[in-house]
Amino acid sequence: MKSLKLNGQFNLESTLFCGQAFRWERQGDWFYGVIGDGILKLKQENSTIYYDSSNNITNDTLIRYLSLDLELNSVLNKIDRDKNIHSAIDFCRGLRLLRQEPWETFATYILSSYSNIPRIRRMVFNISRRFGKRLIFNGYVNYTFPEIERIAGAREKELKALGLGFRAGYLKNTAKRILNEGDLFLKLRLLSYEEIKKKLLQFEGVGDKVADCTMLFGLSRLEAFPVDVWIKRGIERLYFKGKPLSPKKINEFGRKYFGEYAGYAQEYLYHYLRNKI
DNA sequence: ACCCAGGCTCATA
DNA sequence: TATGAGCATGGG
Repeated sequence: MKSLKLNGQFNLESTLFCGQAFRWERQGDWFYGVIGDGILKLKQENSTIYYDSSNNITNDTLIRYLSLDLELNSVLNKIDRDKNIHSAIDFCRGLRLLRQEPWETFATYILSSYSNIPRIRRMVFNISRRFGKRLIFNGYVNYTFPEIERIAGAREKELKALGLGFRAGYLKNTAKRILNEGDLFLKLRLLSYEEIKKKLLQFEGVGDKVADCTMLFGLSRLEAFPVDVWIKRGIERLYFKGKPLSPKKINEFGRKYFGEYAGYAQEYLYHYLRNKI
């Protein structure tokens, strides 16, 4: 058992369950998840994080995954522009954006298309159980997220049978194309927001929303502002008196209005809209 | 039974 | 560039 003393604000529960990650589970006092090729369990008691893992995760790895190296206060101050976002910040203060593995993030959000969170969780679990590696830790069983090669080589029919529906082809074809690209995500890290987005949009099953989520949660591009149905309705209601706007307009508004940390505003609003209002 | 889901593709204007 | 139908399936 290891522990980590927190400096800045942090709220583990809202961080893990705000909808940015789909694999965390509560088991008693602990949260269990899969990071890379190991199971990680952790809990928060005031300003201490206790954790343990099947593959000896280090303090530095955990700090990086949870974005504990980020000056959250200054980020929140920059996006805290009005009473709406202020209420959202108050509701889940301490929520941090995770730094998730890019391929897993990309694949997961391709699956998220026109679905709901319980089902997304089930789809991710199903393909992990089928194409990942079995892990066990303290009696908790889960599976690594499948390698790109495994998804690329899967039969579309089988992916459908795992509950992916029309997303099966999107995921398989995207995996095949990534294999041809070679080190896609390594290359993307060097590019600008616009350049990354342009690249991601070329993959099947990837539109603005999936690309923005991949950039925000998988590539730490904090200026990304994903627009889903919740954010669309919420922004229309809170900022435009309910007037309907296209997702593109909502995205342009969000990025311009909230600035370089628009992604944090998006996630605080999303969590707030879903759980408070 | 019914509606909707962290959207996208494709056709049409 | 912008709008609308159709999509596989399951959760609530």
